[in-house]
Amino acid sequence: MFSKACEYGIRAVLFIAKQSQKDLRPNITEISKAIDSPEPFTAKVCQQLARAGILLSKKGPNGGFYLEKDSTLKLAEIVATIDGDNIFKGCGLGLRECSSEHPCPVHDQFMVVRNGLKKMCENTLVMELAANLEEGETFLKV
Amino acid sequence: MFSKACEYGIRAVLFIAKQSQKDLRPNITEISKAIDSPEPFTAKVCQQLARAGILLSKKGPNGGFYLEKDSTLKLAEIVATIDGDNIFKGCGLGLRECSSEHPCPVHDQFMVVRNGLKKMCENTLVMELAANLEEGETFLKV
DNA sequence: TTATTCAAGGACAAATCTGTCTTAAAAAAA
DNA sequence: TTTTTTTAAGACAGATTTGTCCTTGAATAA
Ligand code: FES
Ligand code: FES
Repeated sequence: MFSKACEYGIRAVLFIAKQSQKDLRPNITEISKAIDSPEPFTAKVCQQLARAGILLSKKGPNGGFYLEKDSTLKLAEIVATIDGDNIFKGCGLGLRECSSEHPCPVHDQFMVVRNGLKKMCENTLVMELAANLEEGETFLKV
Repeated sequence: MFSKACEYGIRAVLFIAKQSQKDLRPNITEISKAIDSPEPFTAKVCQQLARAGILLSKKGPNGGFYLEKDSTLKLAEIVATIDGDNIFKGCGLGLRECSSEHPCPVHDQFMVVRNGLKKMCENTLVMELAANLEEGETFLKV
């Protein structure tokens, strides 16, 4: 479904969001421990998200990655930045483009599923997911 | 969503199904022309499906790939053979396994989408999709 | 000012996915 | 039997994804 980079990216952002709510600014070592991911690869992904303006970063002692406490970041922005929007727009059978004028055999059924995924990513706030994480109701590793 | 191999695989099977309804047995050249895919790569995929018993094949002059006319093959079998069933069972954020006892932050929402995809693949008959194809209502290339 | 701590960036390596080529083997037709 | 047509199979090559390593430069603290 999502690429590894995207999976790590979402998990990293959720952890960073949780820490940001406590005014903490985790560094890459802390992040990759918390989400159980390869550290240098995770660093790449976080850098990419920071370049895209999705994460904020601060260098130097006590630096790290963080989010504004009142961020309205949604899952969809993370996914689109890392994996592009083919997953939200592309044809399920790989035709050059998905359109009801030139539909593939599964177009009607696939649109329903794909739009469900899209809506889910567009409606889900990172800060809300991070709150459940804080309650210990959900997990980022194992 | 699906791998390239799986996209080609589904399109190939749908074309083969359509031809089988007309008692034809297309060979690899005809198949890859009909679905606009790289011929040797498509051959690999069709061989894999034939080994798995999903497609039938016949060597020699006038040979090719085919399906029984009354086949009840469903999309899910093609997908599981080529891409495995992680897409139907795996965690959206890449945790080792998806379970409501140890859910990731998007578990509840993701389950809905993933089950939608699963149901779609399990309920869709290849022969029915091939019939629409025959009517010229849907397309396998461009 | 200097040393330390950190993100940023780029070069590299391994693994997987995608795609190609060649040869073998089966089956039918000549 | 011989030739032709076809799938089957495996070795190979390129591209992409995943993962590692090392250097640079920014920011802070001492
Ligand atoms: S054309 Fe294939 S999903 Fe729309
Ligand atoms: S645990 Fe992640 S989707 Fe179920």
